[in-house]
Amino acid sequence: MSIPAPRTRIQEKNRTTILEAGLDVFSKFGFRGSTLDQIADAAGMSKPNLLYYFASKEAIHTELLQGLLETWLDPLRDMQADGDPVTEILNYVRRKLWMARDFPRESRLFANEILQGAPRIQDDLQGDLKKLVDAKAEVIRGWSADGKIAAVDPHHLIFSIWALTQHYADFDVQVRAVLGGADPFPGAQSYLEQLFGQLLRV
Amino acid sequence: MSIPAPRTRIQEKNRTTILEAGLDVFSKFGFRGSTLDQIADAAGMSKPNLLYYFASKEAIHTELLQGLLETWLDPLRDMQADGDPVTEILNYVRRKLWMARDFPRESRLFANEILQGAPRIQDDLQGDLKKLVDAKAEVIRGWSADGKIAAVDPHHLIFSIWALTQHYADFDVQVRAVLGGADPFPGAQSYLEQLFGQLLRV
DNA sequence: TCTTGATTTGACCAACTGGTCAAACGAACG
DNA sequence: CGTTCGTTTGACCAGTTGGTCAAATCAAGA
Repeated sequence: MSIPAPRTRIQEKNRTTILEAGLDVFSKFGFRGSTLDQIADAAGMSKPNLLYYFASKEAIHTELLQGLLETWLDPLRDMQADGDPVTEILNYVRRKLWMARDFPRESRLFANEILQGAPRIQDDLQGDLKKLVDAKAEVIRGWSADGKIAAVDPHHLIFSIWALTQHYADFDVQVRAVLGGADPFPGAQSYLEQLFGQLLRV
Repeated sequence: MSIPAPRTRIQEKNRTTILEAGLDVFSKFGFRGSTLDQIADAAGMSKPNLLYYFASKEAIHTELLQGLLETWLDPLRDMQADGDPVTEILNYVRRKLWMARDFPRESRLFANEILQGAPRIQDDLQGDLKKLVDAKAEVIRGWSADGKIAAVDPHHLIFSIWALTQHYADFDVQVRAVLGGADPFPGAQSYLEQLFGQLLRV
């Protein structure tokens, strides 16, 4: 509706290149810490050329965040009420952990935005996100009521899954510093399966 | 050793005022997102006056981080090998959660620094922090070996405590958006006690 | 009161940053 | 070959920002 899809193939390609470069830079330095020159450099083109494809620095950032919000919640959306409860929840944990491992820049971009008070996505949080979480919390509450998992606060369960998985992306340098550089993800996965397995069992 | 304590009482007071203002601004906007003018405003003094007490913007930031690092880990230091294991760990969780509730700015300042790759405190992470965590991990491993708590990966246990407690400070806007503005901390505390209680019981 | 040293600030500067613009370039098509 | 239209960029600009400096103010002791 608002964005008439870019026409030519070269436009498509350059917009993608810019968004990729923007993700790289924004996730590393935050919005205010990033400069158009940095992004232009990373994208291998001149600053005015950036602004030929995007109206402003903010436009790049906004498009990244919106695109991210859309896909970031897919694993939660896929949690099915009619699946096996423990399996559904543990699968959600696993998929979120893999996203932290495979898309740490996206996680950090998001973390940066929330840390600064979510100035650009607060509406999405209070709207779509809240609706989705409330719906899934109801599903979890149902599982508890049916005695299929332990009685837990569904909202805090979801928060804890977010916190524990994103931590490995957002605090990567700290985790690796403490572990002496070792890959934290294998250990994280079995720890999280143990943690949530114990929590949920009736 | 390195810092000859400020002499006069007025210096003491002004440095404190500036650090307080710096914490306020840095925790909200990050290092690059904050300006000396903002900090001077918040401190109620002129910009050159700031720089009479601190050599640079970076000096304020560094002093905040160093002071923070010192006290931030006190709850972990206080975990005693000869206490009751579950009590010791649950007390650590509680104290960390209270810190997230009572000192969210400090938590966000730290999160900002780590997110950007910890450019100013990487040495501390790989040095003192790693040493402390390794020592406490050994204590926890001992508890597990003695059958006093379940067998868990001690490092990931500590990471999970950090992640779950700091999440309520760092992602405050998101948590409150999803909860519709309600205070998350009471619910968080009982959820976390349940979570770690289940995990640790033998 | 006068002197001295600490404190405070208005004015200023150089570097940086987001963004503009006119001109140049390139490819497809007649 | 020449026109046209999409693409690219060097040069530039105004606002911001970290930091400087000399001058002004203040407080306390002689």
